[in-house]
Amino acid sequence: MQGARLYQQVAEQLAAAIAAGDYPPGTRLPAERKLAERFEVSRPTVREAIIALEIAGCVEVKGGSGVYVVDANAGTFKATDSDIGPFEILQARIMFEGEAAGLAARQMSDDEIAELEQILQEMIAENATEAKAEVADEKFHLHIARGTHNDAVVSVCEHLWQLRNSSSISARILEKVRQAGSKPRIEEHLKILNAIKRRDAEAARNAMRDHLQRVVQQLLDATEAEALEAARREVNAARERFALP
Amino acid sequence: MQGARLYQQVAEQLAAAIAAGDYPPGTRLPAERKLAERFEVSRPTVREAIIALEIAGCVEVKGGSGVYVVDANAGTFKATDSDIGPFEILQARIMFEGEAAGLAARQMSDDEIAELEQILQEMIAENATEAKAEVADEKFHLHIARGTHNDAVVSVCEHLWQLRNSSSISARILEKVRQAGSKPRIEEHLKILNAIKRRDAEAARNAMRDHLQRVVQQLLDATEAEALEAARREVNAARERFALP
DNA sequence: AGCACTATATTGGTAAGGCCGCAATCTCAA
DNA sequence: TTGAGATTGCGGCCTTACCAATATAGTGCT
Repeated sequence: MQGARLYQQVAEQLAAAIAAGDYPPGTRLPAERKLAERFEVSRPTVREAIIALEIAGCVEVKGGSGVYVVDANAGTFKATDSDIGPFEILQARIMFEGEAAGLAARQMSDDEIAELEQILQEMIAENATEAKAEVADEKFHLHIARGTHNDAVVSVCEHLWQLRNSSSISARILEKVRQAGSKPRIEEHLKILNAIKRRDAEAARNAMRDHLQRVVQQLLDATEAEALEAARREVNAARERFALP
Repeated sequence: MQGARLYQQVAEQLAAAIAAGDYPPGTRLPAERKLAERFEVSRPTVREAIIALEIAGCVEVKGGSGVYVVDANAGTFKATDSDIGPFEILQARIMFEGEAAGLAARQMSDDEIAELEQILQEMIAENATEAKAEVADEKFHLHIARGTHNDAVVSVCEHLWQLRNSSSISARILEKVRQAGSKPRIEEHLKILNAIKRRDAEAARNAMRDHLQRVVQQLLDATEAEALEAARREVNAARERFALP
């Protein structure tokens, strides 16, 4: 908290006050000037803090009227937005995308299923080229999410992929996996597609969970290999350093 | 774009310029005075725009040095984020929070379970007062999410509640429900708590799904009460579509 | 009672200036 | 020649003060 920017401190205190119930959702919180006086900062600083809370989805400002509380619990700043590990993200994906696949199996139209098949073809083509791309993989999974015909499900899945793509830890480990020459498993995706084609919700759910579970396993193997490699380098460095002349 | 706050317009243009490659990652972008001159706005406005980009994870400010580009693609504002209907959000919550409850039943510590019980007490107290508050309800559900000890799950659940609270459609319908005098069901939450206490993952999952399914039912009843004929058809369609498998 | 108008409160935006940290450069001595 | 320390300019940070736009409430007139 010390050394942080002033508007962040104000935003944090304000969010704490909101979460504590001082300003329940729907109510209007004090005017900028009052807040400035209360926190002993200038008005622009209060404005900045309010903008931060607005972006966090905690409050909503209505011009000329006031700033209103929207979500009492949305103020928790994830200042270091995402440093969520890949295993946590994958566990969440197993939980959620599994259910989404089950729902999509019942809701997708024939056209959408055809598009999904097309994306799978793209993935095969992508695998043929030695590129490291996996954009088709993301397209495949998000297309299934859209196949639920539920915007909230789509939003959540997009959120999960954003977590994955913006996580520095994930980026490092995923890079290792790519270097290991691993590619998206076509057969596993095909199983999912076929289950959806049969409109078999339970099979689609299980196929998705099984697929992601295997990705977890793949990541475990890769990290283990990485740990071994790091240990080997360390030993070699020590051996060189402490070698007898 | 028109009518939006000024700092948002500036942030959007700036993000577009960054995404276009004018300022590659790692480089320092012009001083805020220069930017103020270039966008023909005042310096505080530029500061606000930079704060917005900073929260979005697009840039990083280093005190006394300058503001540096971090992620070229993080500037996409989700300004049009929400207008997702409450039924869609609830369906997603059934799918995801059910799984989360099951995982939490296995992962929560005894202390966390005690805190959850405390929150339930808050909910009872809240119900006693004639207030329309339901902040304890949100606290209860998010505490279960945290009980999974998985930050990705927490992030997703927070995202869902944010969708709910920021959706104008939801706000309208939820207000109707509140006017109908309905309060969070204590018994249903108690069932969830007891299942978690017993470490019974399957029971916790089912209790959560059952609870949310009843909320759907409650919403259906509330909307049906004042629905026009056209709305009635839509509700019936929704009831069929959102039925439990 | 209903309606139009005004008064006030509140946010939106601007201008100018002092302060402090950082970093490059410049100077001076070894 | 080279290294270390002082200087200076740049840039962000925060403040005070001011004016504009707007929504809400109150008020008076019809």
